[in-house]
Amino acid sequence: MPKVAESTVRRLSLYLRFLEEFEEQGTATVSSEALASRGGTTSAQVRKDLSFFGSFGKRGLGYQVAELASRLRQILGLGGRYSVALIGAGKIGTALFEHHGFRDRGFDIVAIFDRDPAKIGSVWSGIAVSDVAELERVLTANPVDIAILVTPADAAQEIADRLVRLGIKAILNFAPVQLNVPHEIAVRTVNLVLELEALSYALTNR
Amino acid sequence: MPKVAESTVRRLSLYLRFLEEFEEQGTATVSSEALASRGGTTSAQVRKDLSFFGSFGKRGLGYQVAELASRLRQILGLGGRYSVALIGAGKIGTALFEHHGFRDRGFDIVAIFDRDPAKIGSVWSGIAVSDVAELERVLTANPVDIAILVTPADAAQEIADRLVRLGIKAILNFAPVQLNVPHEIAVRTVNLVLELEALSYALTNR
DNA sequence: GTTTGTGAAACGATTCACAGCT
DNA sequence: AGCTGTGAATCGTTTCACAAAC
Repeated sequence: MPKVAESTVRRLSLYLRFLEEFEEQGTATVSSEALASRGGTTSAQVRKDLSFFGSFGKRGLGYQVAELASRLRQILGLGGRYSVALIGAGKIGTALFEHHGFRDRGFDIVAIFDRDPAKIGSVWSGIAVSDVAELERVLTANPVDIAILVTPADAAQEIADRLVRLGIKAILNFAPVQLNVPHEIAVRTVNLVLELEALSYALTNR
Repeated sequence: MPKVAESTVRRLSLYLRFLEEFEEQGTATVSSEALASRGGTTSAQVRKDLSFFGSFGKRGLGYQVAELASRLRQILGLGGRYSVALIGAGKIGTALFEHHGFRDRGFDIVAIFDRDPAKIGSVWSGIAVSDVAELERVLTANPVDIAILVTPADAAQEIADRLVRLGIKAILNFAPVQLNVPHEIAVRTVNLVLELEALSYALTNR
């Protein structure tokens, strides 16, 4: 398990996506150049990214599409399925729950929490919405691998603390705050307003 | 307009958020150290980030909260309001439309498009959903600054091409594809599955 | 005494370029 | 001949450390 940059991991995910497209089209081998042009990077970058994990190609030939895809799945830990808790059943939480892309790629939402009494107890595609006060009870009985946090900003840190105490190892955070958690816990924050502000900067500064 | 890294711009947005919190609490001045600890970075990083745009602090004292916030808004181009087109009125598109954070920060969704006849013509908070076939007509009559693309993967590139032809300058892309657009057009892609896969990598590799 | 602003140093990531297989 | 794998060179970002300002 070499230590590689975040940016490398992101590109590996992209390469996997492209390989799956090549696979569907029936392409058997690809060059680093083909993968690169598909993903807006360079062939040297592709080869360097892969080289952190081994050598998967044949010189003069390229990479076997199916084999490289399988290796990337293994590297990214996408062999099996992950169970996921969704915390916050508002608009965005609901949209994420109904988003098929997650299930399709091995991420199963198996628990939903909210603090709104109107939502608690309702059943969504077979999953009951629990009171967020029950977080400890529910996730102790049925532990999950990943939590998706979609609460208002003011609740996010408190829930994150409780998740950490429950031993969670990975959090996908949509609350517009910088979560404070021990460094061994993986956190990715998606801050939608931040993305728009980056576009605003680009628009104003030519 | 100095050329600064993407990562710097993201941090400036974060600093602005923190400054607004300090402002609410009635704090009048902050040090680079205070901003840094709030945002998980270092004081040197904060000072370097700001130094690209000028010198806004007083040595020995720190920064005036209100003044620095105002400077950051100016740097980020957040003085006025932006008009935004939402393309794709599915689950995530709907959630984004109803997301108050955008309006609160100056981004007004003023046009909605979809290709589903069941949705076309319905009116959401005063905005009629248009047929995506009408994209050119509607956006020529009422141009927007930013497009938020929330279409299925297979439609995204075609719509992006049409947006570029319409002269759009910034796209926030939620479709899980790598958009191919001229380099002078600002694109930020939010790929939710990619974020989960990055967590998967972190989980499997310790 | 405190904290900024900033060159210089350190670090990290990307690109180059070519030897080594096929 | 073609394409990978990889050290070395380059480029960009972060951190250091300190003189200057208050």
